[in-house]
Amino acid sequence: MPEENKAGIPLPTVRRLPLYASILFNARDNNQVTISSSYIAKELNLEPIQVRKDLAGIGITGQPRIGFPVVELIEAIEKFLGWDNTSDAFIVGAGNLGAALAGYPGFKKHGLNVVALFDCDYSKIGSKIHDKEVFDIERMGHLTERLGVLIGILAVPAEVAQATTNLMVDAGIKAIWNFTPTKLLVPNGIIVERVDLAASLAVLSSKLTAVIKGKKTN
Amino acid sequence: MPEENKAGIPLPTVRRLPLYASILFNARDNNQVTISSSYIAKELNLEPIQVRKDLAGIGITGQPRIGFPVVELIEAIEKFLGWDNTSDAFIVGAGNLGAALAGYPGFKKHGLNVVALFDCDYSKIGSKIHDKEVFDIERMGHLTERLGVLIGILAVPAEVAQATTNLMVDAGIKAIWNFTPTKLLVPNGIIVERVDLAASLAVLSSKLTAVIKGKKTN
DNA sequence: ATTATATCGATAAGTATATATCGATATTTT
DNA sequence: AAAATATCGATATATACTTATCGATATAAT
Repeated sequence: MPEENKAGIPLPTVRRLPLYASILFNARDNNQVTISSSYIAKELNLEPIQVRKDLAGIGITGQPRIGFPVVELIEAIEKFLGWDNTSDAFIVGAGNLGAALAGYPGFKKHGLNVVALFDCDYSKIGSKIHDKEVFDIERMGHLTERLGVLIGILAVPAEVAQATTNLMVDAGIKAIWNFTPTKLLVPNGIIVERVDLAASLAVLSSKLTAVIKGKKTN
Repeated sequence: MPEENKAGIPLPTVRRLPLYASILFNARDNNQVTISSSYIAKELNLEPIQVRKDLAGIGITGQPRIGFPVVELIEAIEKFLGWDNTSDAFIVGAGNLGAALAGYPGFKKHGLNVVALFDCDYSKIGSKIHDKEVFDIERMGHLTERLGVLIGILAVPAEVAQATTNLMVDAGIKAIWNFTPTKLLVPNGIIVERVDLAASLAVLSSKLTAVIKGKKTN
């Protein structure tokens, strides 16, 4: 079963879109009207042809010798990734990681608005972290429904990851951004995307070992 | 140029190894001596054949009708990923994220030992975060050399990511685990592995949009 | 006006990764 | 003892993703 997504666009392409966006924001700030695939590619160490294919994927065409229209591209990417209309999200788990995520300024630009945190620790409940209130996790169902929140950011200790997930699903959360190292079991229709630090570290380690042992890496 | 690594093992395989490890740890705790590819596959929503191929990649063979030797597999994965002999690492940036990472208990199991943090904020320098001292970033070169640290975990604000990277490279850091959204420019031979939250969020968003619009997802 | 150049899109080819098939083998069941 | 079953490895096929080729086109240079 091949992984699907919005419009049959390959996931590697989806993952590159935010990179393109950041180059494009710069270009726009510089009042550049058009931008070439080769320029974008150079900035990101990619091949121009890949950039062109990716951009074709989201439906924007360029002009020979001219390039792609910067503003149009930005709008298309923002629309594709849902950055145009912000989604509200809860952070579940108000520990170190939850707090760090609550204070991360980049989410807003990416269409994500953290409205509150949840925890089960009474010493945290009622306090504010980065101006966001920490609620009792018992109230998640109530608030999810009332605020129409679909996205939950899971930042609890691994031991309680699955149990917390169950609570989130019961509460009505539809998409879970999982920052724990746990492989979560969820009912059909619930989306889980994991930030897999262990995998990332594994790649770093294996590259480092390769270099130490004298092999090439890129 | 195809991305290389230690032994010509595909990167997707490397990324799956930590998942296999966690299943295997469970099996060992349960005194299981052998484990089948089909069991591992089921736990991780993979195909048995993929598990077998991956395991063949790190050089462990199984037995028909029996499966793979649990302990041997664990040792092979730990060795491949360098989890057997711990590497020291610095965290650069003692803000929210740096602090969260300093307190993350999982790194030790993955062969990573955070020995100290660095920052340029005098209100933080000299203090301790999760029992680890915060040093003036000026001293990074000195300490990197003295302690033989190769890995730096970059957790500074995006604006200073490149400048900080330059300092790290000058200090002698060989591998950078980049938690910022910045594409870093580094000299040849320096390894960078990025934890790309924007890409991960992009995948989540695009899947969510797909579901909302009524398409299937897995 | 003609030629050169940068760039595009469409199609084709290549590479990397995942999956399927199938004979072989160790255990369990009959 | 024979048959059934679960599993493996090797080889082959299929899918997904990336990169190359090339004719077309808009601008700039001669």
